[in-house]
Amino acid sequence: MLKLSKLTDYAVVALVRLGQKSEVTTSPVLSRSTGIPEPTVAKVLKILATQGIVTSQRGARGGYRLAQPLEEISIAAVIQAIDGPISLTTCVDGGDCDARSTCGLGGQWDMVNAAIRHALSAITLADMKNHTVTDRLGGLHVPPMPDGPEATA
Amino acid sequence: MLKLSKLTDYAVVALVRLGQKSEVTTSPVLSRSTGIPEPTVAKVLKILATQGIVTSQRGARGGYRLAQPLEEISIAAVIQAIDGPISLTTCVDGGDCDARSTCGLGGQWDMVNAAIRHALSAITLADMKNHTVTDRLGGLHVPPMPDGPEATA
DNA sequence: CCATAATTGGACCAGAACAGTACTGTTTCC
DNA sequence: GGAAACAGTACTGTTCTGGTCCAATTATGG
Ligand code: FES
Ligand code: FES
Repeated sequence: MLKLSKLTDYAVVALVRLGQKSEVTTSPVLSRSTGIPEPTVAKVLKILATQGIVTSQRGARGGYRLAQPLEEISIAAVIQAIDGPISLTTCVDGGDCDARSTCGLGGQWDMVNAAIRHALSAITLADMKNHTVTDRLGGLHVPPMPDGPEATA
Repeated sequence: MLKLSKLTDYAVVALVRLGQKSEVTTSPVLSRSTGIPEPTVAKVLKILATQGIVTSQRGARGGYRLAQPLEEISIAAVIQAIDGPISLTTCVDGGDCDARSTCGLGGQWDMVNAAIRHALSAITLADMKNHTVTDRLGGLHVPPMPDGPEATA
Protein backbone atom coordinates (compact mmCIF):
# COMPACT_ATOMS: atom_id res chain seq x y z
CA MET A 1 0.00 0.00 0.00
CA LEU A 2 3.04 2.22 -0.05
CA LYS A 3 2.54 3.36 3.46
CA LEU A 4 5.14 3.74 6.12
CA SER A 5 4.84 1.67 9.23
CA LYS A 6 2.81 2.86 12.16
CA LEU A 7 5.97 2.84 14.20
CA THR A 8 7.35 5.60 12.04
CA ASP A 9 4.22 7.60 12.53
CA TYR A 10 4.57 7.23 16.26
CA ALA A 11 8.23 8.08 16.06
CA VAL A 12 7.51 11.44 14.50
CA VAL A 13 4.92 12.26 17.12
CA ALA A 14 7.21 11.20 19.93
CA LEU A 15 10.15 13.13 18.57
CA VAL A 16 8.20 16.31 18.12
CA ARG A 17 6.94 16.02 21.66
CA LEU A 18 10.39 15.22 22.89
CA GLY A 19 11.68 18.32 21.18
CA GLN A 20 9.35 20.40 23.29
CA LYS A 21 10.90 19.10 26.46
CA SER A 22 14.18 20.53 27.60
CA GLU A 23 15.30 17.73 29.89
CA VAL A 24 15.68 14.01 29.58
CA THR A 25 12.32 12.31 29.37
CA THR A 26 11.36 8.75 30.13
CA SER A 27 9.22 6.49 28.04
CA PRO A 28 6.26 6.50 30.44
CA VAL A 29 6.18 10.28 30.51
CA LEU A 30 6.37 10.48 26.76
CA SER A 31 3.66 7.88 26.50
CA ARG A 32 1.33 9.90 28.67
CA SER A 33 2.19 13.05 26.83
CA THR A 34 1.55 11.67 23.38
CA GLY A 35 -1.19 9.16 23.99
CA ILE A 36 0.84 6.41 22.38
CA PRO A 37 0.78 3.09 24.27
CA GLU A 38 3.72 2.82 26.58
CA PRO A 39 5.32 -0.36 25.23
CA THR A 40 5.12 1.00 21.74
CA VAL A 41 6.66 4.35 22.48
CA ALA A 42 9.36 2.55 24.43
CA LYS A 43 10.18 0.41 21.45
CA VAL A 44 10.22 3.38 19.13
CA LEU A 45 12.57 5.30 21.37
CA LYS A 46 14.80 2.29 21.64
CA ILE A 47 15.16 2.07 17.90
CA LEU A 48 15.70 5.77 17.58
CA ALA A 49 18.44 5.54 20.18
CA THR A 50 20.32 2.91 18.23
CA GLN A 51 20.09 5.08 15.15
CA GLY A 52 21.42 8.11 16.94
CA ILE A 53 18.30 10.20 16.54
CA VAL A 54 18.01 10.43 20.29
CA THR A 55 20.55 9.92 23.06
CA SER A 56 19.68 7.69 25.96
CA GLN A 57 20.60 7.69 29.60
CA ARG A 58 20.31 4.34 31.26
CA GLY A 59 19.52 3.53 34.84
CA ALA A 60 17.45 5.42 37.34
CA ARG A 61 16.71 9.01 36.46
CA GLY A 62 17.50 8.09 32.91
CA GLY A 63 15.56 8.82 29.78
CA TYR A 64 15.90 10.13 26.30
CA ARG A 65 16.91 13.40 24.77
CA LEU A 66 17.09 14.66 21.20
CA ALA A 67 20.51 14.30 19.68
CA GLN A 68 19.83 17.18 17.33
CA PRO A 69 17.39 20.06 17.27
CA LEU A 70 14.07 19.46 15.61
CA GLU A 71 15.08 21.61 12.68
CA GLU A 72 17.92 19.25 11.84
CA ILE A 73 15.91 16.06 11.79
CA SER A 74 14.25 15.30 8.49
CA ILE A 75 11.31 13.03 7.94
CA ALA A 76 13.55 10.94 5.76
CA ALA A 77 15.95 10.40 8.64
CA VAL A 78 13.17 9.14 10.88
CA ILE A 79 11.81 6.85 8.22
CA GLN A 80 15.23 5.43 7.58
CA ALA A 81 15.77 4.89 11.27
CA ILE A 82 12.55 2.94 11.74
CA ASP A 83 11.72 1.42 8.40
CA GLY A 84 15.20 1.05 7.07
CA PRO A 85 16.60 2.47 3.87
CA ILE A 86 14.25 4.18 1.46
CA SER A 87 14.42 2.05 -1.64
CA LEU A 88 11.21 1.64 -3.50
CA THR A 89 12.37 -1.29 -5.55
CA THR A 90 14.19 -4.41 -4.58
CA CYS A 91 16.40 -4.34 -7.64
CA VAL A 92 18.51 -1.31 -6.88
CA ASP A 93 21.80 -2.97 -6.08
CA GLY A 94 21.36 -6.41 -4.60
CA GLY A 95 20.16 -7.89 -7.82
CA ASP A 96 17.67 -10.38 -6.55
CA CYS A 97 15.41 -9.49 -9.45
CA ASP A 98 14.56 -12.16 -11.97
CA ALA A 99 14.13 -9.72 -14.82
CA ARG A 100 17.50 -8.11 -14.33
CA SER A 101 18.85 -8.96 -17.72
CA THR A 102 15.78 -8.32 -19.81
CA CYS A 103 14.16 -5.54 -17.87
CA GLY A 104 15.86 -2.74 -19.72
CA LEU A 105 14.94 -0.15 -17.15
CA GLY A 106 18.44 -0.16 -15.83
CA GLY A 107 18.85 2.18 -12.93
CA GLN A 108 15.83 4.27 -13.65
CA TRP A 109 14.31 3.35 -10.35
CA ASP A 110 17.16 5.13 -8.67
CA MET A 111 15.79 8.37 -10.01
CA VAL A 112 12.42 7.61 -8.54
CA ASN A 113 14.03 6.77 -5.26
CA ALA A 114 15.93 10.02 -5.37
CA ALA A 115 12.75 11.92 -5.99
CA ILE A 116 11.11 10.35 -2.97
CA ARG A 117 14.11 10.91 -0.78
CA HIS A 118 14.31 14.50 -1.91
CA ALA A 119 10.71 15.15 -1.01
CA LEU A 120 11.16 13.49 2.35
CA SER A 121 14.46 15.14 3.14
CA ALA A 122 13.04 18.59 2.54
CA ILE A 123 10.64 18.24 5.44
CA THR A 124 11.93 18.48 8.99
CA LEU A 125 10.23 17.68 12.25
CA ALA A 126 10.16 21.38 12.98
CA ASP A 127 8.09 21.82 9.85
CA MET A 128 5.70 19.21 11.11
CA LYS A 129 5.40 20.99 14.43
CA ASN A 130 5.08 24.50 13.07
CA HIS A 131 2.90 23.56 10.12
CA THR A 132 5.33 25.16 7.74
CA VAL A 133 5.61 22.24 5.42
CA THR A 134 4.19 24.10 2.47
CA ASP A 135 7.07 26.54 2.54
CA ARG A 136 9.55 23.87 1.67
CA LEU A 137 7.52 22.20 -1.00
CA GLY A 138 7.20 25.30 -3.11
CA GLY A 139 3.44 25.26 -3.22
CA LEU A 140 2.88 22.07 -5.12
CA HIS A 141 -0.76 21.36 -5.77
CA VAL A 142 -1.85 17.86 -6.60
CA PRO A 143 -5.37 16.48 -6.45
CA PRO A 144 -6.07 14.93 -3.04
CA MET A 145 -6.33 11.46 -4.51
CA PRO A 146 -5.67 11.11 -8.21
CA ASP A 147 -7.81 8.10 -8.90
CA GLY A 148 -6.54 5.51 -11.29
CA PRO A 149 -7.07 5.50 -15.01
CA GLU A 150 -10.26 3.52 -14.66
CA ALA A 151 -12.00 6.85 -14.85
CA THR A 152 -10.81 7.27 -18.40
CA ALA A 153 -11.14 3.68 -19.53
CA MET B 1 11.11 -0.48 4.49
CA LEU B 2 9.11 2.00 2.47
CA LYS B 3 9.37 -0.06 -0.63
CA LEU B 4 6.68 -0.80 -3.10
CA SER B 5 5.67 -4.38 -3.67
CA LYS B 6 7.58 -6.53 -6.09
CA LEU B 7 4.42 -6.91 -8.10
CA THR B 8 4.49 -3.21 -8.85
CA ASP B 9 8.05 -3.50 -9.97
CA TYR B 10 7.08 -6.27 -12.33
CA ALA B 11 4.11 -4.29 -13.52
CA VAL B 12 6.27 -1.41 -14.64
CA VAL B 13 8.62 -3.71 -16.50
CA ALA B 14 5.77 -5.51 -18.18
CA LEU B 15 4.01 -2.33 -19.14
CA VAL B 16 7.09 -0.76 -20.66
CA ARG B 17 7.69 -3.91 -22.64
CA LEU B 18 4.09 -4.04 -23.65
CA GLY B 19 4.33 -0.49 -24.85
CA GLN B 20 7.05 -1.53 -27.26
CA LYS B 21 4.77 -4.03 -28.93
CA SER B 22 2.24 -2.75 -31.38
CA GLU B 23 -0.14 -5.70 -31.25
CA VAL B 24 -1.90 -7.61 -28.57
CA THR B 25 0.51 -9.68 -26.55
CA THR B 26 -0.12 -12.75 -24.47
CA SER B 27 1.12 -13.44 -20.99
CA PRO B 28 3.54 -16.19 -22.05
CA VAL B 29 5.12 -13.97 -24.65
CA LEU B 30 5.43 -11.12 -22.21
CA SER B 31 6.89 -13.50 -19.67
CA ARG B 32 9.57 -14.66 -22.06
CA SER B 33 10.25 -11.13 -23.15
CA THR B 34 10.70 -9.74 -19.70
CA GLY B 35 12.10 -12.68 -17.81
CA ILE B 36 9.37 -12.49 -15.23
CA PRO B 37 7.90 -15.85 -14.23
CA GLU B 38 4.82 -16.60 -16.23
CA PRO B 39 2.29 -17.00 -13.41
CA THR B 40 3.44 -13.77 -11.88
CA VAL B 41 3.25 -11.72 -15.03
CA ALA B 42 -0.17 -13.20 -15.68
CA LYS B 43 -1.35 -12.12 -12.28
CA VAL B 44 0.04 -8.65 -12.75
CA LEU B 45 -1.62 -8.25 -16.12
CA LYS B 46 -4.88 -9.45 -14.68
CA ILE B 47 -4.78 -6.79 -11.99
CA LEU B 48 -3.79 -4.13 -14.46
CA ALA B 49 -6.69 -5.12 -16.66
CA THR B 50 -9.19 -4.67 -13.87
CA GLN B 51 -7.75 -1.24 -13.18
CA GLY B 52 -8.00 -0.19 -16.79
CA ILE B 53 -4.29 0.23 -17.32
CA VAL B 54 -4.39 -2.39 -20.06
CA THR B 55 -7.22 -3.74 -22.18
CA SER B 56 -7.65 -7.45 -22.61
CA GLN B 57 -8.83 -9.60 -25.45
CA ARG B 58 -10.19 -12.95 -24.38
CA GLY B 59 -10.13 -16.22 -26.20
CA ALA B 60 -7.69 -17.59 -28.68
CA ARG B 61 -5.52 -15.00 -30.34
CA GLY B 62 -6.24 -12.87 -27.33
CA GLY B 63 -3.85 -10.94 -25.16
CA TYR B 64 -3.25 -7.56 -23.63
CA ARG B 65 -2.73 -4.11 -25.02
CA LEU B 66 -2.01 -0.77 -23.40
CA ALA B 67 -5.11 1.27 -22.77
CA GLN B 68 -3.12 4.47 -23.00
CA PRO B 69 0.21 5.42 -24.49
CA LEU B 70 3.25 5.06 -22.29
CA GLU B 71 3.50 8.79 -21.95
CA GLU B 72 0.11 8.98 -20.29
CA ILE B 73 0.74 6.36 -17.63
CA SER B 74 2.40 7.67 -14.51
CA ILE B 75 4.29 5.63 -11.99
CA ALA B 76 1.76 6.72 -9.44
CA ALA B 77 -1.05 5.19 -11.49
CA VAL B 78 0.71 1.85 -11.63
CA ILE B 79 1.44 1.88 -7.94
CA GLN B 80 -2.14 2.70 -7.12
CA ALA B 81 -3.35 -0.06 -9.40
CA ILE B 82 -1.24 -2.72 -7.74
CA ASP B 83 -0.56 -1.55 -4.23
CA GLY B 84 -3.65 0.51 -3.64
CA PRO B 85 -3.87 4.13 -2.64
CA ILE B 86 -0.75 6.04 -1.75
CA SER B 87 -1.14 7.10 1.83
CA LEU B 88 1.98 7.10 3.91
CA THR B 89 0.25 7.32 7.24
CA THR B 90 -2.71 5.46 8.61
CA CYS B 91 -4.10 8.54 10.29
CA VAL B 92 -5.06 10.61 7.29
CA ASP B 93 -8.81 10.28 7.45
CA GLY B 94 -9.86 7.02 9.03
CA GLY B 95 -8.74 8.05 12.46
CA ASP B 96 -7.59 4.71 13.78
CA CYS B 97 -4.67 6.45 15.42
CA ASP B 98 -4.39 6.28 19.18
CA ALA B 99 -2.60 9.58 19.45
CA ARG B 100 -5.20 11.49 17.50
CA SER B 101 -6.10 13.86 20.29
CA THR B 102 -2.65 14.53 21.65
CA CYS B 103 -0.56 14.22 18.54
CA GLY B 104 -0.80 17.86 17.56
CA LEU B 105 0.51 17.24 14.08
CA GLY B 106 -2.97 17.62 12.66
CA GLY B 107 -3.05 17.05 8.95
CA GLN B 108 0.60 17.70 8.35
CA TRP B 109 1.03 14.22 6.98
CA ASP B 110 -1.24 15.12 4.13
CA MET B 111 1.42 17.46 2.89
CA VAL B 112 3.97 14.71 2.95
CA ASN B 113 1.60 12.45 1.08
CA ALA B 114 1.05 15.15 -1.48
CA ALA B 115 4.77 15.53 -1.93
CA ILE B 116 5.18 11.84 -2.58
CA ARG B 117 2.26 11.68 -4.94
CA HIS B 118 3.57 14.69 -6.79
CA ALA B 119 6.96 13.12 -7.28
CA LEU B 120 5.41 9.87 -8.45
CA SER B 121 2.88 11.49 -10.73
CA ALA B 122 5.55 13.47 -12.51
CA ILE B 123 7.24 10.34 -13.80
CA THR B 124 5.66 8.39 -16.64
CA LEU B 125 6.48 4.99 -18.01
CA ALA B 126 7.85 6.68 -21.09
CA ASP B 127 10.34 8.44 -18.86
CA MET B 128 11.39 5.10 -17.46
CA LYS B 129 11.89 3.72 -20.93
CA ASN B 130 13.66 6.70 -22.42
CA HIS B 131 15.70 7.48 -19.31
CA THR B 132 14.36 11.01 -19.28
CA VAL B 133 13.35 11.01 -15.68
CA THR B 134 15.67 13.79 -14.71
CA ASP B 135 13.90 16.20 -17.04
CA ARG B 136 10.74 16.09 -15.03
CA LEU B 137 12.34 16.33 -11.66
CA GLY B 138 13.95 19.64 -12.36
CA GLY B 139 17.46 18.45 -11.72
CA LEU B 140 17.24 17.58 -8.09
CA HIS B 141 20.45 16.28 -6.69
CA VAL B 142 20.44 14.32 -3.51
CA PRO B 143 23.15 12.04 -2.19
CA PRO B 144 22.59 8.46 -3.33
CA MET B 145 21.89 7.34 0.20
CA PRO B 146 21.78 10.04 2.85
CA ASP B 147 22.75 7.97 5.81
CA GLY B 148 21.12 8.67 9.11
CA PRO B 149 22.25 11.23 11.63
CA GLU B 150 24.44 8.70 13.34
CA ALA B 151 27.22 10.19 11.28
CA THR B 152 26.95 13.42 13.18
CA ALA B 153 26.07 12.01 16.60
C1' DC C 1 29.80 -0.27 50.41
C1' DC C 2 25.46 -2.75 49.55
C1' DA C 3 20.56 -3.10 48.49
C1' DT C 4 16.96 -1.31 45.93
C1' DA C 5 14.38 0.89 42.43
C1' DA C 6 14.06 2.92 38.03
C1' DT C 7 15.00 2.80 33.23
C1' DT C 8 17.00 1.33 29.01
C1' DG C 9 18.60 -2.71 26.03
C1' DG C 10 17.82 -6.73 23.52
C1' DA C 11 15.45 -10.96 22.46
C1' DC C 12 11.07 -13.38 21.70
C1' DC C 13 6.37 -14.48 20.03
C1' DA C 14 1.89 -13.75 17.72
C1' DG C 15 -0.61 -11.79 14.01
C1' DA C 16 -1.30 -9.89 9.57
C1' DA C 17 -0.04 -8.77 4.99
C1' DC C 18 2.20 -10.27 0.81
C1' DA C 19 4.04 -13.13 -2.97
C1' DG C 20 3.43 -16.93 -5.38
C1' DT C 21 0.88 -20.97 -7.09
C1' DA C 22 -2.91 -23.71 -8.67
C1' DC C 23 -7.38 -24.55 -10.26
C1' DT C 24 -11.81 -23.80 -12.54
C1' DG C 25 -14.67 -21.20 -15.59
C1' DT C 26 -15.64 -18.22 -19.63
C1' DT C 27 -14.74 -16.43 -24.12
C1' DT C 28 -12.99 -16.46 -28.78
C1' DC C 29 -10.78 -18.21 -32.94
C1' DC C 30 -9.81 -22.12 -36.02
C1' DG D 1 -16.21 -29.06 -31.62
C1' DG D 2 -11.49 -28.37 -30.04
C1' DA D 3 -7.86 -25.44 -28.61
C1' DA D 4 -6.02 -21.22 -26.79
C1' DA D 5 -6.02 -17.50 -23.80
C1' DC D 6 -8.00 -14.51 -20.26
C1' DA D 7 -10.94 -14.07 -15.64
C1' DG D 8 -11.72 -15.05 -11.21
C1' DT D 9 -11.12 -17.42 -7.06
C1' DA D 10 -8.88 -19.98 -3.59
C1' DC D 11 -5.04 -21.73 -1.24
C1' DT D 12 -0.38 -21.98 0.77
C1' DG D 13 4.07 -20.55 2.23
C1' DT D 14 6.78 -16.83 3.54
C1' DT D 15 8.04 -12.31 5.24
C1' DC D 16 7.31 -8.50 7.96
C1' DT D 17 5.22 -5.68 11.24
C1' DG D 18 3.46 -4.96 15.85
C1' DG D 19 3.45 -6.10 20.47
C1' DT D 20 5.23 -8.41 24.76
C1' DC D 21 8.54 -10.15 27.95
C1' DC D 22 12.81 -10.67 30.38
C1' DA D 23 17.75 -9.36 31.20
C1' DA D 24 21.55 -5.68 31.73
C1' DT D 25 22.72 -1.06 33.67
C1' DT D 26 22.82 2.94 36.57
C1' DA D 27 21.44 6.27 40.10
C1' DT D 28 19.73 6.63 44.62
C1' DG D 29 19.33 5.78 49.63
C1' DG D 30 20.68 3.52 53.70
S1 FES E 1 16.15 -5.20 -12.44
FE1 FES E 1 14.36 -5.62 -11.29
S2 FES E 1 12.91 -4.75 -12.61
FE2 FES E 1 14.69 -4.17 -13.69
S1 FES F 1 -3.27 11.34 14.27
FE1 FES F 1 -1.98 9.61 14.04
S2 FES F 1 -0.12 10.51 14.60
FE2 FES F 1 -1.35 12.28 14.61
